Amino acid sequence: MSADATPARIIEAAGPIFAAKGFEAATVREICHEAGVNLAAVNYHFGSKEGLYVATVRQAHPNRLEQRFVPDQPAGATPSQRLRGFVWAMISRLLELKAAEWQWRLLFREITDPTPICRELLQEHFRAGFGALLAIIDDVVDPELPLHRRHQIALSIVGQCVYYRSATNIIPMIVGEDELAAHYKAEMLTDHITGFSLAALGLGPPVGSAPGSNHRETCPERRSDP
Amino acid sequence: MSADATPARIIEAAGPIFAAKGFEAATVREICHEAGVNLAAVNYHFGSKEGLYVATVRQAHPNRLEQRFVPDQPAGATPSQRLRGFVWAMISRLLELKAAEWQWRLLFREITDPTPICRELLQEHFRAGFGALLAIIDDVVDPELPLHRRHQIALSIVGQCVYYRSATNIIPMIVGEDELAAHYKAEMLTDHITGFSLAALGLGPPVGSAPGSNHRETCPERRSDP
DNA sequence: AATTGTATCAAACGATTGTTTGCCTCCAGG
DNA sequence: CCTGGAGGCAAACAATCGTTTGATACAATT
Repeated sequence: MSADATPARIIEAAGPIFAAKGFEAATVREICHEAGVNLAAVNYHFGSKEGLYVATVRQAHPNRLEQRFVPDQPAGATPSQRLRGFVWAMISRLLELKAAEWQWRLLFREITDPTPICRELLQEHFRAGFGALLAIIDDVVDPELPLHRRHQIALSIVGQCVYYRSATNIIPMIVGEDELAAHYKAEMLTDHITGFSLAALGLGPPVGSAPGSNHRETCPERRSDP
Repeated sequence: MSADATPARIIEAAGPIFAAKGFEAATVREICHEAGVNLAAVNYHFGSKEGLYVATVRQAHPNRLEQRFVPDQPAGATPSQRLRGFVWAMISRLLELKAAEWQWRLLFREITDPTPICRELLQEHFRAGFGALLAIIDDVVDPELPLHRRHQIALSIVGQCVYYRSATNIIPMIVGEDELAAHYKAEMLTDHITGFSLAALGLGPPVGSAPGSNHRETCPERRSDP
């Protein structure tokens, strides 16, 4: 039986548990019970609990997460459409995190509460996703805009998306459960964030006007930074 | 000796430890050793470790955190100036979180990894800060804009600010240490986020054009230091 | 003076943790 | 048939955790 070999079964059981509880709170006993293996199997095959964690994260990384941030786009898509595609891929994945595969949750936990082991893995992954967003931005901003300004624009867009996940616990306290259920689905948030960001970039109408009313085009110039 | 009474000394010692390690990882032994009191003092005065945690959060809340989000503004401040003041208060406090008082770090930890106990405390606190931002937004958007749209605008602004804290670990991996040190100080980020948000609201020039090409100072808004 | 209640202390308790220990079975190579 | 190593097993180990205990000191009250 090499298909359900013990080390693979342990990793399969450890993934969701590590993802749900974190490294410290997860117990070897629960993992082994879930995997249906003996308690001593973890230390036999992986040396220690830490060794199991490294093996689990290492397997979670490349298999499923490589280009999830970069959805397939039609060839002739406009920058606005590509930006919306990026935001939607990010938002939908973040909001469905609870139901998502454990690989994603484990990676997300590594972001907010990092284990020193996995720096290179994360660096490679997030640089790829961030680069895809930068490529979109580069097409719509002044080519002479400094790199750090373009980075900040990208971070503003990513920040809006991520906030709906990292603040899952306080957003209902602020807007209420009813409004949350009615107006905070993935597609609506994508509309808002895309519209907000396109307006900031001068590619769309400003937010803040009620639907149906006409808005004047003001302030076409830029401001000089200090 | 009511000045250095044992319960007060325990809370003083427990605050930084809870803030640094969280409820689970913090140990009663370390707290008591730091406070210079006996191990049994926690359960004697607070009933349990949980009781101590509640008392600690309860004391952290009202004393120092009530209106930190709402800096004092001059009476005739424009909405742009008030928005910049709000962003600056939030950004500067988030970025200096490591050096900040333990009360702030403890509250921030409750946001990302909440303990079910403190819901009401947090709700009251964040509703106050969020209300201050909403009051600014209400002055510049169409009065008929639905409430949830105004909420989303406020969340977009808050999200940009918070992201620089919650992604502390991956931002240097993306932009590099040099750029981080050069262009991501509190004031520069305040400039960027304020400019980005004002542009999205139609109150300022769009971001994305290089500085120094052609200046046209027709927009009246200008920043003000807090 | 005797009593009561509060506060502190060292010590131990019970539970849970990651890890280690012998002993068992199995099976391919001699 | 014998043998030796790999893998699996129940059990125990050592450390740490929050909590409890019983004794003691001290102040206020009766």
